[in-house]
Amino acid sequence: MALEHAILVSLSERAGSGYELTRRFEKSIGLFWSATHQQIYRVLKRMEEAGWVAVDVVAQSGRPDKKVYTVSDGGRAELVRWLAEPDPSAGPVELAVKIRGATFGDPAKVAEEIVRHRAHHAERLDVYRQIEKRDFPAPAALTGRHLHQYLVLRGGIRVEEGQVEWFDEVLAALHHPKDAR
Amino acid sequence: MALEHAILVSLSERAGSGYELTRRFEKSIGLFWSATHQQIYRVLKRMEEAGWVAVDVVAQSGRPDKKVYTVSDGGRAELVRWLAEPDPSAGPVELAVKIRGATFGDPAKVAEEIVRHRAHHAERLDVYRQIEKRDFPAPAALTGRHLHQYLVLRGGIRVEEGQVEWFDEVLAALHHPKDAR
DNA sequence: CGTTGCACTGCAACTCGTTGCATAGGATGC
DNA sequence: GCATCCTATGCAACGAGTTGCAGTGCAACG
Repeated sequence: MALEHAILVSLSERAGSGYELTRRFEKSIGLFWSATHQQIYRVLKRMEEAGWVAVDVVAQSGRPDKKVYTVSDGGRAELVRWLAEPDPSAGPVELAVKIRGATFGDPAKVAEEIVRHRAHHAERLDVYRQIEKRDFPAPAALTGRHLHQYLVLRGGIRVEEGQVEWFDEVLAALHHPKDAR
Repeated sequence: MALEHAILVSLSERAGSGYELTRRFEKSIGLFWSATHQQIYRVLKRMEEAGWVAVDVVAQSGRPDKKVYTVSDGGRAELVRWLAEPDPSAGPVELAVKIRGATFGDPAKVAEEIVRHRAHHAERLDVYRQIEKRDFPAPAALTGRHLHQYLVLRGGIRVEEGQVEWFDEVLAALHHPKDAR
C-alpha cells in the first residue's frame, strides 16, 4: 500500500514524530485514510532503514523522548518518482494523496495520471448506465429483490459520477495555474 | 470483514460452487467488491464448519467435480441477524450488500441502518463544508500547495454529497413499497 | 490521594487477503 | 501435434493491518 508515500507527503509538509503522525492521520488526512500508531511506527522504521527519512531524537522535560522524522534526499527522490509513476490499481484515496503531494513533485505528471483514471471511471459509469437501461427500464415499478438490486446499481452510478466530476474539477484547476497568467 | 455475508446473499440468490462465486464477484457483485478464489474457498470452508451452508458434491463428465453450496437454516438465521444488526463501522460497500440482501431479512431494519449512516455522513459533510468556508474563502485565487489541499477537500465533499444523495434515494424507495398500495 | 488521561514508543499474536504453485482433463488455437 | 486456456479445487508462504499489552512520568479530576 501507499502508506509510505502518504507519510512522505505529510512529513514533507511538516516534520514530526510517529505519535504526531498518528494524530494527523486521525484528523486532516485521516478523514479519508486510517492508520494505527503501530502501523506508522513500523513503516517509519522501514523508511528509515531505506534512507527515506532521518531521525532526530528530541529529549523533552516531563515527557518521553520524541523521535522527530524528517524527509531525506532519498525520500524526496522516492516521492518524486512515485508521483510521476502511473498506477492503474490506485483508488481515489491514493490519488488524493498524489494530488495533495503534487507540490513536492511534478504537478503535470499527476494531472496525466488523473486523466488516465478519469477515463477508466467514465468507462465504468457507461457500463453501469447501460445495465440500468437494459435491466431496469421502468424503475418506478420495481419491488422486492429487483428493487434492491437496482438501488445498489444506483449507488455505483452515483459514486462513479461523483468521481468523474471531481477529476474534472481537479484537472481544470491543475491545467490553469493562476500564477502563470 | 463481511465477505461471509456477501457470500450468504449471493448464495441466497442462487446456489453455486466456489468457482462460480469467484466469477460472480468478478462481475455483478465484484464491480464494487473484489475477492480471489482463495479467499472464497477458505471462507466457504469456514462457513460449512459453522453450519451456514450445505455442500453437495456434483460429479461432472469431462470436468473436475463441483462442490455446490446452498444456504442452510443456520445461514439464513445468521443473515437475518446480520441484516438487522447496526454496524457503525460499515462502509458503503457493506451497506450495499445489506441493501441487496434486504429481501432475505427485514427491509425495515435495513432502512433503519441506512438512516443512521445517512446522519453520520451528513454530519461529516457539514464539517467539510465548514472547513471549506473557513480555510478556503477564495478558492479561485489559490495556487500551489494550498490549491492541492483544497482539491482534496473538494473530493471529500463530493464523495459525502454523493453518499447522502444515494441514501436518500434508497430510503425513499424502501419507505414507499409499490406493492403495499 | 487514588484514578483517569495524555504523551510516547514498542513487542507479540492474530486476522484478512494476495501471490505462487500444483494438479488434472478436456477444448480450442495455430 | 504442441501450447495455451478453461473448469475446479486446494496448500504454503507472505504482507499488510489490527488488537492487546506493557512501561514511564506528568497533570488534572474529584
